[in-house]
Amino acid sequence: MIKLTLPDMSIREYENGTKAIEVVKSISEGLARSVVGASFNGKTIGLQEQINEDGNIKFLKFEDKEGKDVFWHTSSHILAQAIKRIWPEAKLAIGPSIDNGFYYDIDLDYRLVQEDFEKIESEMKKIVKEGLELERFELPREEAIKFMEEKEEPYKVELIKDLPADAIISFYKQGDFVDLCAGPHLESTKKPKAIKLLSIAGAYWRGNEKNKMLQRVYGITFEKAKELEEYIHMIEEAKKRDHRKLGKELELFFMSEEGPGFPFFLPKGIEIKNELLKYWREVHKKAGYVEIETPLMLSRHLWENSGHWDHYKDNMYTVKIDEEDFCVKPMNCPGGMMVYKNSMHSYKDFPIKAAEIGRVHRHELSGALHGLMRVRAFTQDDAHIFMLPEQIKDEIKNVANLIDGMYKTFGFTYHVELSTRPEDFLGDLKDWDMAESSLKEALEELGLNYIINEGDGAFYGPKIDFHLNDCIGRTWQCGTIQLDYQMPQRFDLEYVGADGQKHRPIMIHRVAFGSIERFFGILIEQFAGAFPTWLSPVQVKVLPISDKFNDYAKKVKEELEAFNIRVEIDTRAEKIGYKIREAQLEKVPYMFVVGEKEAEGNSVSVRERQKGDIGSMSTKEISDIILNKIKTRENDSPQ
RNA sequence: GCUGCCGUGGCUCAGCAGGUAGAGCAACGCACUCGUAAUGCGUAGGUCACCAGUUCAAUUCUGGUCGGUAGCUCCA
Repeated sequence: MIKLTLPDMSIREYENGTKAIEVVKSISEGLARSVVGASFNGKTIGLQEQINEDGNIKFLKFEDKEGKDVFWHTSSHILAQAIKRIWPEAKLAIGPSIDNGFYYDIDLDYRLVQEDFEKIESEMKKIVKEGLELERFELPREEAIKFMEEKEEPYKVELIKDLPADAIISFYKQGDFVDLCAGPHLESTKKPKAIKLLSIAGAYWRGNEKNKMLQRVYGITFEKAKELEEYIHMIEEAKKRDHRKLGKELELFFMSEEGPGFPFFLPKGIEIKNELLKYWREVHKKAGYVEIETPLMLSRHLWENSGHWDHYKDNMYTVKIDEEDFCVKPMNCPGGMMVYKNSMHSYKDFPIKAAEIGRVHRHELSGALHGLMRVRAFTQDDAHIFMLPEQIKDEIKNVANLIDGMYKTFGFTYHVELSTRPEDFLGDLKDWDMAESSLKEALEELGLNYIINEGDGAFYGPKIDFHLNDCIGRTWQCGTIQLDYQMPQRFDLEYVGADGQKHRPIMIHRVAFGSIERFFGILIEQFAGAFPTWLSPVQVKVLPISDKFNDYAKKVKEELEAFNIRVEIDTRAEKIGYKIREAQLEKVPYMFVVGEKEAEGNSVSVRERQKGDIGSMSTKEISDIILNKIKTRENDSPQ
């Protein structure tokens, strides 16, 4: 979370008329401001907003975040109470609210199954009907421990024992059910009327895989049945755009048992991937990058030198060749270092920006794999920037702007996180402090709001991560900017400075798409498979009314191909309605229907996937429209 | 990797209280030659993920392996 000092309270009226008392802190002298909390009508809420270039704050979203937290947290207590009523021997662990609902971790020998949900739900509904009041009370530490020991709740006892000696320990009581809890809570159990338990899964006590695995029951509640219906509807809609489902249906990629985590790209998927790379190369060339390529496999010595062997050898693929160990690269940086070392560098050449579309392999845990989002072989749009210390801030800003521009092309929203020094870091503290403060300063000068993840940095340096939002509210790390003082040292990189002496350059690792596979997965979901015209694997489908017009259709196809438009033709002996239906399901942006009328008038009847039939025009006319969309990379997805 | 659930033709799924399987879509063939989201008829396609065990008999029961999946853990 953002660390705040000196909160400044003010009343602000937003464009939509919402009045809110907000706590605002300027995190630098510039424009960067961050709203961390606000209250509205006496309720604590969360706000999301954007700072415009003129310094005015534009209201984006009003979300009763805290209110939902309380609502769902109380719901989790109701869940726990219901479970204790049915299985009195269940031991309670923790039960917080989450972004969408809540869960409760319990230790119970009986294995819960989906069929138990109905029983638990109806018990919860009973508790809601009883409208039990939630009463808060406090106990000194020792008494609190004794209290929970008597209740035979070992997990609660452990939690209390971890609290400081002088801590005031609070409990919440509803009817005969009492739970250790800091609160706050609803006044009574009567509000969460619409209840749905969602799933059950294993979870380690305190998130540590060495601890016992508990049963975690997920649920969600609402005040009104209609809200629950809407939520379920939303989940179902989101499932329809799951990239794994669409990837199969639209023949973009597939997975095989022969290569778990190694995606196969089909012709249509590759069209999109290539289009992304084409865009990427344009952007990077303009930004002064050069492109290189380094080997897929390099000697183990190199990975020992880089420090990756020590940190990640269990996740690296290795192979023995001529009695020597080789590692399939899990990262591109050592290769990049070697390219740098291949020649002498002057301070005048800096910054040097060497980009690489690098295929990397990492042996991720089997349980972590998830479609294209988490794979074992992926393509990074990597780049290493070598520079002078005084260039750091500007270069970080350049990269952040480049990433921002690229994401905007796709209409993505994102948030930024800054990850700082981990426990198993390399190098000395002084360099780390400098690296972290450079990243912070760059972010602040850019006016970007960010979250700090203490101790979450890479072993060689702190990093700024860009997280994209997907269609069901999850976020995925894509872009990253990592500052690195270590690799240049380990690989003994040098440049000749103005003083004629040799110096050590500073390096940035960065990716914009991150993993092209992951980015592609998010794209599929973002557009629900209906890609903007410039990205569509098939941009036009020519549909002859009957096979009498196949020749004319072929002529139209050739005309479009001459313009480099991706075009397919459907000459099957099917009815036009059927051909249109299939082209619609393939989400092709343009369908050209051709029959007698068109063949005679040398034209095509254009159908857009969203608008339907838009009338007849010449091939040249419609081609110009399409070519312009491709050229400007217009986001014309109907999503 | 851990826990739960799942694994039947290319896809979506049905079936089997144990007697070696069925539908729709897709594919292929024939007829129809059609004007903006599914023309009709026919054909072919599966050692029911894999390996053991129980049994006269296993796709069905049991165990293991592999893979998928929801979470947990991890994510350079």
